[in-house]
Formats: sequence, C-alpha cells, structure tokens
Amino acid sequence: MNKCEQCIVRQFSSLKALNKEQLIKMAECKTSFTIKKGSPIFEEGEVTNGIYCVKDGVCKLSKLSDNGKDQIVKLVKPGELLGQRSMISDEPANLSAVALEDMEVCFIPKNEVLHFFSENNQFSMNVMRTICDDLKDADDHMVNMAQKTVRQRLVETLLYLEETFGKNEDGSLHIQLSREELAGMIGTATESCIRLLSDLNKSGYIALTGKKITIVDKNKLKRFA
Amino acid sequence: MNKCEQCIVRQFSSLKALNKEQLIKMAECKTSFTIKKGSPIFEEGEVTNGIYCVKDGVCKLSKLSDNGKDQIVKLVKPGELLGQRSMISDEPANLSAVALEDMEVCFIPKNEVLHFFSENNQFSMNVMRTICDDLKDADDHMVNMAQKTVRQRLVETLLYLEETFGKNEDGSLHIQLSREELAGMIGTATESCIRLLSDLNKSGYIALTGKKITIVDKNKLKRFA
DNA sequence: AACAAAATATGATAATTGTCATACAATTTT
DNA sequence: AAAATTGTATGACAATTATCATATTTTGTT
Repeated sequence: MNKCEQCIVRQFSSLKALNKEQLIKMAECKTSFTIKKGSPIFEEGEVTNGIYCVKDGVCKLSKLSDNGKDQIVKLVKPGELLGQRSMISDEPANLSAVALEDMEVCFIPKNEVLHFFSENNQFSMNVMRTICDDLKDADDHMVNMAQKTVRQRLVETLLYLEETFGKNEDGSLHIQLSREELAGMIGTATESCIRLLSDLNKSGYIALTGKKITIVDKNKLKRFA
Repeated sequence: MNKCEQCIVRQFSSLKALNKEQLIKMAECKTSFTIKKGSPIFEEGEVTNGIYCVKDGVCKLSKLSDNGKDQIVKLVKPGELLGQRSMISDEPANLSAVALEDMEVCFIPKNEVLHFFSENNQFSMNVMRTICDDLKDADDHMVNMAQKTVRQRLVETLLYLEETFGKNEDGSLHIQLSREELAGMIGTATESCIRLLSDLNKSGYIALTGKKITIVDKNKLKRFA
C-alpha cells in the first residue's frame, strides 16, 4: 500500500490541507484502483459511499438526457476529487464518471472524509472552495449552452482542450475524444459536430489528420468564435 | 432594528443552525434593505463583501452573455441566501441579482459569516449542502439547455414556476415574468418564446389572459413535454 | 384623456441544427 | 487475411429557431 504522504497528486487537491497524522490514517483506509479506458468509476444513481482521488488519467462526468444522448458536464484531471458533492449532499451520484484514458484512482470512504471535515477546518474550506468553483463553472457553462451557437461552443471547447490538456509533439490535441464525445461536450448531434469540424478544417482554422485534431492558429480561431 | 431570532425566514435557510448568541450578534451587525421591483441587489463583477438573506420577494440571478442577452440562471425565494459562493471563493459576483418583486433583504458582512463558519460546524455544513444543491441543479439545468428543445424547456419552466411559486385565485401563475425574462430563463429569443406560448395557448395546454399565464391541464402539459 | 413608450404579438424569411440514409475508413474479431 | 463491427464523413432534407419588420396592445406619463 502506497503512502498518501508521498503522493504528488495530493498537492493539487483539497487534501493538501491534511496533516501527517491524517494522511497516515487515510493511507490505511484507502483503496487503489486501476481503471481501463472506457470503464466507469461510478454511474449516475449509484451510491458511492466515499470520494475518489484521481492519481492518473482523465475521466468524463456525464449525464444521460431524456433524448438518449450523453451530455458531458466536466472533464476531471489528475489531482482532482470525484464524488464530493454526492457525499456532502448524502445522495446517489448525479453524474456518471467514465475513464477517457487508463486511470489510477484511490477511493476514500465517506466516514473517513467526514471525520477529516470535523477535525480540520482548512480541509473543509478547501473542499467548499472547490465546489464553489465547480458551481461557477457550471453556471457559466449553462449560459454558454443557452446563448451560444454550436459553432461557438465547438471552437471554445477545442481551445479549452488544448489549454487544459496540452498538445502532442506534432501539435495535435493531447486528449483523445471521439467525435461522439466531443459532440456530447458541446451539446449537439454527432453529425453536426463532424460537419463543423470539417468546415473548420476546410477554412484552415484546424487540421484533421485521422482522429487527431490540431489547432492551426489559436488566435485566429479565438477571434472567429 | 429587528431581531434575527424572531425572523421566520431564518428557519428556512442555513442560518437555522446558528445559536441564540450568534443570532443576537448577527442582529447587531446586519443591515436591512428594501428593494424595489426591477432594482439590482448586486451586479455581476461587483465585490459584495457579505451575503444577503432574502426576507420577502423573489429575485432573479442572471448573467449577461456575449450576444447581449441576459440568461437567468436561478430564481431566489424568501428564506434563501444570496452571494454565498462569491464570499467563499473570495471573488466578485459571477451573477447579477435583480428583484422581480418588491423585496426585503438583510445584508450580513463577510467577516461575521466567516466567523460563524469557524465556530459553528453545523452552519458551515448547511451552507455547503446548499451550494451542493445549487451545483446539482446547475448541472441538470445545463444538460437540459444542451439537450432539450426550446418547447420542452418552456413547458418545464412553466411547470416549475407553478410548482415553486404557486397560483393566484384565478389559477394563473403567481410569479410575474415578462416575456423577455421568460425567454431569458429558457434560453431563447423573446419572439420565439412568445410564439411558443401562443401555440400552447391555441392548443389548449395553457391560457393567456393579458400577461397572465394559466396552466390548464398540468398532466397533459407534462406528458406533452 | 391624450400621448409616448414599452411590451406583446404575428408574419416573412433566413440561418442553424437535427435526422436519416449511405458511403467510406479504421479497428477489432474471427 | 477476411469479415464484422465501430467510428467518421457527407448528402439530402426537414424541423427548429433566430432575425427583422411591423402591427397591436398595454402601461405609464404628462
């Protein structure tokens, strides 16, 4: 069993407020998982009974809409926690979490986390702030969904993906999303997404090589949106 | 100066966790306001330095989008608190709050609230849970914006308005929103909103008398959406 | 009461977006 | 390696939604 104390990822999450003693305690009760690309960590409606700390790999948080389409609400990076909201509200998960890459995550039981809450005020404030950030993002996201065109949302999503997950050596977006998933992020039909990518490609804003997407001119693309 | 201890509204908000001593302290430092229908409580980008407790009247929380349209993110009822997120994140307001009716609100300075946080764990857990609820609502709302048609969103909004704010004696929706505001809730152009209301009227799902909107058959309307 | 201003309503039209069909390419399975 | 499956791409078309123009009604003001 690895020690949480030495886990680099801890530095980037709310967990950085935990003291040595608490970290040792956490290391004792945590469970480590490996999750294959495409597999769920938990599903909408599931009772999770704890939180997950993402050590490696990216996952999507999504919700199935009545029309049968999966809307991606958020992408979660290493260092972030999963399932905080459900734990605090004491509710089943509102969103499904599915790995976009092979992942390493640690599960920390609810009891333990709530105990840390009560004895470490800084930790609860950190978690609170994270959730507040999520709320702001969700509100902004909502306004974009309601007020912007699919084209604008696609362009902004591409810029976000490059900004957040970086580029490969060849300049293409590092994160690998299927067209269906990209459509699920921007909230449109897969065909519409493909068509608009095609347009952006023909107009020279982006380059498509196989499944790889490369942003040719970031600033031009930004102005275009 | 009114005593917070006797304020009925307190029972419905996170503030119910405060003890007698804290309520007395709060009563000493709070400021009461009357806000006329249409006036702002605070605006997007403003530094608020505290939270507002809504004693009477309903307000809208909205955000101006790049296209010049105001998207309504949430309606806030008596008993709810305003500006919690900004206070915790220590950021300017992300949304504007504008009164939809004449309102009575109390302002409680940030210092005071943060002090209550540190000495009353139940209170901070209450606030945390409220924000978690907001986050869930925002996520769900976002999925609806991305995946549902304007018609579906309109119908669901009408049902929500009746459910949440009730009906007048004549059966019409109690809360008064202009067509522009209703359009701002569902995320569409005012004309589209008016047109769809017209359709629902002609089809007998709702009745329009002046500005008043009456849901004729709730269940039929629900099935229709 | 008369006027001005704002809100609501409707028509005409264009733009956007979704759906269905089908083709093609890539990947996986046998 | 061939077949089957899945993902990507494109065409044709329909449905939805936005925009602009213009009435009509309501509200507020003098």
